[in-house]
This record gives sequence, C-alpha cells and structure tokens, in this order.
Amino acid sequence: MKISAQEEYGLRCLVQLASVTNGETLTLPQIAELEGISQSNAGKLMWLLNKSGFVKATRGTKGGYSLARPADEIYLSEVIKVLDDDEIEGHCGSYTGVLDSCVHTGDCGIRSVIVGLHEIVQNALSNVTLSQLVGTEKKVDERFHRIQRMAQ
Amino acid sequence: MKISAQEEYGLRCLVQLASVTNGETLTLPQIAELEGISQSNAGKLMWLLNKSGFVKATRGTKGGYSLARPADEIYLSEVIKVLDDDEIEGHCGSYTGVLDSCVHTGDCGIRSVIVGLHEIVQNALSNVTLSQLVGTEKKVDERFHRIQRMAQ
DNA sequence: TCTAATCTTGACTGAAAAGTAAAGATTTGA
DNA sequence: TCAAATCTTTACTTTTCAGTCAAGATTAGA
Repeated sequence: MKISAQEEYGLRCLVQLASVTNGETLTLPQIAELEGISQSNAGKLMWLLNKSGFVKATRGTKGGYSLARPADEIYLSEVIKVLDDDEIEGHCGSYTGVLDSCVHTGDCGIRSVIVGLHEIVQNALSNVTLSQLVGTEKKVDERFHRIQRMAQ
Repeated sequence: MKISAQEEYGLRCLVQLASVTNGETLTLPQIAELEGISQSNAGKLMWLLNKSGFVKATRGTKGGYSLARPADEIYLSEVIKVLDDDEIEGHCGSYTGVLDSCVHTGDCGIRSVIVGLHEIVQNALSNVTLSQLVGTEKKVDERFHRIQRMAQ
C-alpha cells in the first residue's frame, strides 16, 4: 500500500506549478531541477499531466508549463486517479467489475477491504486541493534562488 | 496507491487459516489450491507469516499451518505492517525519519499527504480483525468440497 | 530405522515499474 | 528564413517486484 513514483512526483510537479505566480510558466529543466529528477522523467510526467488536462504546455522559446485550472480547484483525488490509471486493482483482477477470472468468485472479505480502503483514500484526497499544499512545499525564496541560479 | 501482491495474498492466506475449525491445520498444497496460487508462492508467504509470528508451522506428516493467535485478536493493521516492511516510503526516501537525502529538505506538503494517508489506512485496518473476514470469504461448504476433492 | 509428508531456504527466471536517451515537432524572435 | 528554446514521442535500459524451482531439513508413523 505505497504511493507509486508516478503518483508522488506527478503531485510534486503540480505543486511546483501551483506555486508560481499566475501567468508564469516553468520549463522542463526547471521542474526537473526543483524536484531532483531527470529532465526525461519530468517530461514523461508532464506529458501525462498535460494529456489528462491538468496542465497547459506551450512550446518554443518562452514556452513551458502552467496549470490548466486554478490551483484551488484541483483536488488531489482527481490527480491520483489519473496517475494511478483509475482502477481498483487487486492481484487476481480488477475489483471495479466482477471477479470471475480467479478462484475468488462472488464477494469475499478481502474484496470489501480493498474496495473500502480505496474509498477511504479517495475521500481523504478529495478534501485537499493543490493550493493547500503550496507554501508548505518549501520556502519560496529558496525556490526562486535555485531557478535564478539556473538561468545564469 | 495499490495493495501489493504480498499484502493481498498474505491476508487471503490468513483468512483461510482463520476459517478452519480450531486445532485443524492447512497444508501448503491446500492453501495454494484454495487461493489459486502456486505452492512455491504460498510457501514463501507462509514462511514470512510464520517468521513474523502470525502462524505456527509444523513439519512432517500431519503437519501444516495454523494461526498462532485467535483470529479475533489479529488486526489487519498488524498484518499489513509486516507484509509491507513497516515503512512509510516515498520515492526520495523514507518519510518515517528525516528526509535529508533529496531535494525536499524539511517539511513539504507532499510529505504530510503521504504520512496522513498512511495514518488513515492504518487506522481503518486497525478496526478489522481476521475473524471479521471469515464467512464472507466464501461459502464454507464450497471450501470443504474443494479440500475433500484434493484429499482423494 | 525408513519412508512419505511436510515445511524451509536460497538461487533462479520472468514481468512490471521506473528511469534514460535521442530524435522529432513546434514556436518565438532576430 | 533560420536558429535556439521548448515540448513530444518512441525505443531502450535498469531496477524492483513477483513468481518458480529444486534441494534440504524435520517429523510422524509403520
């Protein structure tokens, strides 16, 4: 029951975008530097977040990424759903539909546990928006210092 | 944020043991059959569960596995902790201690989300015992039919 | 004591997730 | 138009997780 790398870094990147002033963008190299991951890796995450409508991407000089919607309207539950393929999966098939491909036919105790946990987690995440994570993320000054150093 | 195979099948095997009458045991082939996994795989899980004190194992003819404690005193939270290495892990290090090996120094928003989720899940699981999952698991008759067929 | 049934252990194999690399496409501005 | 900056896409490599295999150790019972 661990958060996946995709979920964790996807969220982190969004929080970075949520913490720049409105209208500004962050480029791939900037995001990568801020999160301590490679540019390739960041690129893959941002591509996914763009595809699923959380960020806008603009190419070319002066391009970069920005949130597609206000940070206080993006709930962590939506983000996690996308980064997690939106399935309740066990290891003998998906619990979203009917389990008929394994020995655990019909309802079983474990099924209700897995589905229950999924609901609890989703519910908790549906009470938190990106904007609530900004600021605690790290000191704003420090962030800008890093970006400025990069720009030189 | 998915349950791992080890967690899921570890729990499943314990529920099977919880559902046999007191004093009886289940052998590796029986457990494997009931859960639809290989004997090797079941062996590994049971070894882990034995090592961490949830089951007793006896070797030799008439041997097998049984719960080491009453089913209504085994909480899912304990089981998951063991099957999950008892760590709150993100992907830039453990959140149990201090994060000093990555760019996310000090407290960050994501950290509180991950730790918070972990607490919510543990809390939910600490309200469920193995015995509460017995019976819903599958019809008892069906289970015994399978075991009896194997014995022939 | 011997054999069959059973758990135990460590090495091996395969699959899935994570991360990397490089070439392509688009845009801005000179 | 051209070059530089930027995102996009696909293929590849590495690492981690899951699962398998086979030999070993222990026990019960004949």
